[in-house]
Amino acid sequence: MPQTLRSRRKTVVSRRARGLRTRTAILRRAVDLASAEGLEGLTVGRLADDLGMSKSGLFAHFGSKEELQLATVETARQIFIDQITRPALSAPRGMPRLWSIIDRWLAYIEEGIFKGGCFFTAASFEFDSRRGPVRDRIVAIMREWIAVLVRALEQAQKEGHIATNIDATHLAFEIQSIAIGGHWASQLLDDPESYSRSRAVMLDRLQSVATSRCPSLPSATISARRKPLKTFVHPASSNR
Amino acid sequence: MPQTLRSRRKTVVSRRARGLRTRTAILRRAVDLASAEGLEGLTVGRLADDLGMSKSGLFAHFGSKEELQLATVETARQIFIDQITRPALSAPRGMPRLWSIIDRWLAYIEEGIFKGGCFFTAASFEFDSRRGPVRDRIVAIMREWIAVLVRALEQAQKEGHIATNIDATHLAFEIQSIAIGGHWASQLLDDPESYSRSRAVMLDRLQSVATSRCPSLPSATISARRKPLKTFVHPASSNR
DNA sequence: ATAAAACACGAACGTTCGTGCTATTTAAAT
DNA sequence: ATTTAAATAGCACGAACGTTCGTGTTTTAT
Repeated sequence: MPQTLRSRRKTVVSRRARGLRTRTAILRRAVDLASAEGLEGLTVGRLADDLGMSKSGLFAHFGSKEELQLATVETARQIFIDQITRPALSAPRGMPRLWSIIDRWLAYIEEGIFKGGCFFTAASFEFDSRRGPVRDRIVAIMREWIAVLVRALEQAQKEGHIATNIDATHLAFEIQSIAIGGHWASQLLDDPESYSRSRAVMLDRLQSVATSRCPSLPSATISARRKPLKTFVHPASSNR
Repeated sequence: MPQTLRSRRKTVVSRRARGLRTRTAILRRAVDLASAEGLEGLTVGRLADDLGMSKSGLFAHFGSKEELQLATVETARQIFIDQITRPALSAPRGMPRLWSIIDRWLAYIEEGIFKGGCFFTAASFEFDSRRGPVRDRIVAIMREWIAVLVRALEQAQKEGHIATNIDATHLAFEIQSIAIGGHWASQLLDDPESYSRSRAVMLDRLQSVATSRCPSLPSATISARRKPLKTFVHPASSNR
């Protein structure tokens, strides 16, 4: 097999510090670019120019475009977990945690952690009619995400916050749909009310299934305007 | 005799028949291909091969790729109108017509008129972060579509089928979101229950806002696989 | 200090893309 | 049957893509 670069990279056990640093920088920028222009629109040359390095130099870090895409997806997943899933675990089980997940998620899209809206929504539709490892990975991550929603809903039912006659899978599907719809209205129609409407619709929906024992949810009107997540700042993105 | 039917036809069909016929054939195939592989993934060479003609021969019909894309979008819109919007007008105003629109739309995706699911859902996400005439046209068509939903909802409120305290825009947004979510679950996750769940969720949602004067909606469980519109019972006598 | 390993670069390759130019076929009008 | 314009094909182009390769430069280990 003439794939010298790829095989060499794979067998490498420990990466040196510098390479890892640039690799991280590349991927951070790659996620940002890919969320706006897609994983395919993200070209090696464009990304290299953007980072002020050569195509081949950048390319050597991954060995193939597919590997670059896979690494980008993995990076996006990690950011998603760091920003949303894990911090939400600090909220008490049941409706509070569920709302924490949803709220952080909406904030994450709203405040534009990535330029092009939700990375995985964009990636989902870009790869929904393709084949190969990249699609497979995206599918797995999305299944994982839906499972997170379903689990949070079922916990809320166990805690007695949500009526038990509600189908958790259906409701998770609704929540996911409304979020995607928010992305759609915001990115395509340039609707500024898009996300506050998503928030309002979700709140309304959750309130309609909440029991009397459920801790109170925030009011839909107040929560339209929120503070940004301070944590993640990408350096070279002031153009639009 | 000034303008007989025959002479008028002669002037109207001054463009030769053959060219128009191949153009139509090209566009029909283009819509199909684009729904699966995107408007950008649809390449001139691929399309030409698919139709057994030369790249340049096909290309001459449009003059540029952008014109081909615009014509493809227009063709898809016409199909959408012919299959969904116009036939739904034969249903009586209010909830019956609203459900007719939704039902035909679900059937249209479900039965696979286009290989890649809903053409406009795919196109929306493909062009949501681009610029130019193609994006503009897609945006306009989607606004048009949302307006159709809102109008149907407002008519249903005027007819007394839907409670008047419901925000029609919010509900239209919900409906659109659930449809997109159905596309997402079906195309990405290969979920076979996707569309029947979309149908069930929409029915559930509509039933929750329906008044007592609303004609009965079909049952959600039965309607997984169904004949269009037959299950809809509207009491012609009980109204007014 | 020096060899080895890791990292980055520039040039080039083979493809594929949209597109323009010119010749040839085709079918309607005379 | 001949003319004529539309319809299609053939061919070539420049740009952009992913990718490879040889070589130079930095960093680490000995």
